Amino acid sequence: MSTGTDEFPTDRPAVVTCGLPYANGDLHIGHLRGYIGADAYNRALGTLGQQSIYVCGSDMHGTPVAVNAEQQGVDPEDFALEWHEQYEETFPKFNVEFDNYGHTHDETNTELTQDIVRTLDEQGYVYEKEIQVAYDPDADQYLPDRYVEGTCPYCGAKARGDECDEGCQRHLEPGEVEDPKSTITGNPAEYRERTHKFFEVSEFAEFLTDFLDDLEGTSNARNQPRQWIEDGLQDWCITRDMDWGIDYPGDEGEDLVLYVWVDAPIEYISSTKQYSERVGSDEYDWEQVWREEGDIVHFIGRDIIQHHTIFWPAMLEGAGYNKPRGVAATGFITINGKGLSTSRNRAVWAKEYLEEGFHPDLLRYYLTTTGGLQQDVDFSWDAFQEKVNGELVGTVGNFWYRSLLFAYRNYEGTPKADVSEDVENRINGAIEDVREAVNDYSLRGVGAAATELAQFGNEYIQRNEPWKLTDDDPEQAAQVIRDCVQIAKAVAVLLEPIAPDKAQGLWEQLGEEGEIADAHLEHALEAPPRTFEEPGELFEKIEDDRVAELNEKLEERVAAAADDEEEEDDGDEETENDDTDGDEADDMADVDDLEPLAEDRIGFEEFQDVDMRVGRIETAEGIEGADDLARLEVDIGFETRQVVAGIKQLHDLEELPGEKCILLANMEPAELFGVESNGMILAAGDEADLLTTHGDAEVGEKVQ
RNA sequence: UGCGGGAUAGGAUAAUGGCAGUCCACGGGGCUCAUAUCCCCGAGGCCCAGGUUCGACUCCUGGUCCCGCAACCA
Repeated sequence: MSTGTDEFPTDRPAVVTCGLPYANGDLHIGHLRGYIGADAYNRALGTLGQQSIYVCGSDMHGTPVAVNAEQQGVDPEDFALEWHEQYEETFPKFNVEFDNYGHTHDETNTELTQDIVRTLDEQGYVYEKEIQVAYDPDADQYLPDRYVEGTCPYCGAKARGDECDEGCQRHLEPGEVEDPKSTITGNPAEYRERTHKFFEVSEFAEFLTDFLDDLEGTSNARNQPRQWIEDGLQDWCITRDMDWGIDYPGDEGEDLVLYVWVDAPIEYISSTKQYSERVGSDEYDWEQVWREEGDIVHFIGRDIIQHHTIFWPAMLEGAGYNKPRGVAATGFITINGKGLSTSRNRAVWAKEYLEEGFHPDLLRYYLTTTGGLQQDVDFSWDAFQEKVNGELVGTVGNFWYRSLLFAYRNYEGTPKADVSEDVENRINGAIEDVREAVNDYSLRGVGAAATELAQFGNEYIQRNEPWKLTDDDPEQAAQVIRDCVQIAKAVAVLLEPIAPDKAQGLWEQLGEEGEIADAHLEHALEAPPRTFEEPGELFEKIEDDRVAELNEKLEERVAAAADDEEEEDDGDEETENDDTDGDEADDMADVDDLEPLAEDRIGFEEFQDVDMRVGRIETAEGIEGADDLARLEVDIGFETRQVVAGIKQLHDLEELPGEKCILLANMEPAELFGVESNGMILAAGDEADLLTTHGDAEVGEKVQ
């Protein structure tokens, strides 16, 4: 067993990973938090003397990539590779240094994935099941999961393909739902028999319970899965009817590819293997880490806890691999208190941050030391400025600069003296703090150890006032400055995981050889070189007007995007927390704020495709549990349609029955909160002003 | 609504039943080698209601609100 309970550093090799970036869009600071956090953690392990590497790779498969590639008319592989390359270029710019960065579609991962699946199969953990898969003859494709809806066979309620979410809450196996309809075309779907593969997760309940008892990391990752186990684990369908993905090993699988969540985590192993093959297994042996004994630590977003604490360890156990020692699930990033929204462009993009000319270490410091790992962290340029100016410029930078400058001016470097015992003890205390923080998975603790030591340095130099001693008591002055130079060096060593480039800067100012990244915590107590050059200022203040400018830019952009959106229907799986609750109060209805007129003209025939009818609202009632949704029944002459509209809070529902309205009748049906919506009520503006007719148009007449 | 996490000063964060502490920001004063650091003083807080207890931020019950996941502004 690899997951010892002994503390870091251990004598085993370690591997740190972060959640795979999904090759489907630009990176923003929400993503960066995870990559930077894991990078800092890996570096911190290194300073403890732990042998540790940091690996990752791009997640290339899955439906969203396939769909988006198709929309752009390109090959999914090319599509994903383009993003992959962009990520590879971006990470070093934030001092995120992977020892290996691969992708899930490369040969290593393809082979290893098939190998692991084959093993699971051989071990008897995979079984085949003939399932009825819904098939849309018009769209000529199979309809997995939520691409189908129908009636629950148990309770008769409306149900999605995978769950009776409205009625009895039962998990539905593919093929169970009755009267299936395609959510793509709205047409009745037919069932076709398909053989799919299932992984027996249910066999691992006991193992997983024990696994969780030993698991380290954040509390959310350790506790949340227990409930899922108690509720009963479902076997996991690990194949999909798609072309894009890794083929199921062997002949039988023909058209089936593995579900993206099977091959994605295996990239952790593949990437380790690639590193191992590059440096040689004498230096780092991937098989030792993953199969014999090693310390595996995953940094992930909290949205994918289930994959890393249930499916993943079950797969590893089943295939005879080592399990993770720690899973650190980070919270999300909000911006000015509101959720990130990529569709609303409420985000600070990685590229944008760099274009503003800020040093990456400033963001690293902000993201790792603001709030605990599992907490959601708010980003604002104001808070960014406060942290940079207060802690990095005021405390750390100022102490570094004043100490080294004083030393340079009076001693041309490090004064000849031994470090005093008090200072040595204080530095040792800080080293111990780092060790504890790493074992607590607290990056904030790592950062705090460094800044608190710098703060001690400021107090120390202030208390001893060497500037008053140079004439009266030169020996004592030299002693104090000797201590301060040592503290400065120690701060650099301690800060390196968080701010590697800035720490390297101080390292060089001290005239140290080599890379501070290779230094261990013990080096914090070793004497710096006797002489060094005049120091420079390593941190720069961020001025108020700069922050005002940044805030303005962000606000403008969010406002502009708020109007542009709606255009795109970005499928279902837009990951991250694309919360769109932005309906607050941007009520200035300037012409500038209006959505620009569409440039593309459509022909009459296309217009004819839109079937809008005059309708009369028969009933209107709020949908329980939904903030804004109302269920309406609308008479459109031929029939009465049930539609769901987001108007609950904007209209007095009791007054709606009897009102005429315009209904888009051939809207694709959808299910919202378990209620089928079969049409779309037209409304304008933020207040959902309902469109209607004012003359004698009859119910059921077509709008044209 | 189900599940999980949470609520401590303007913001962030400690305190496992014993005087609610720390950092930033704020007001006043002092020092000053330095990118205004450090020191002193001040103002300001336990979500609400019950209960257990000599004593509750802490334990129990109920409620409110926030954040995720499952399902949303068709």
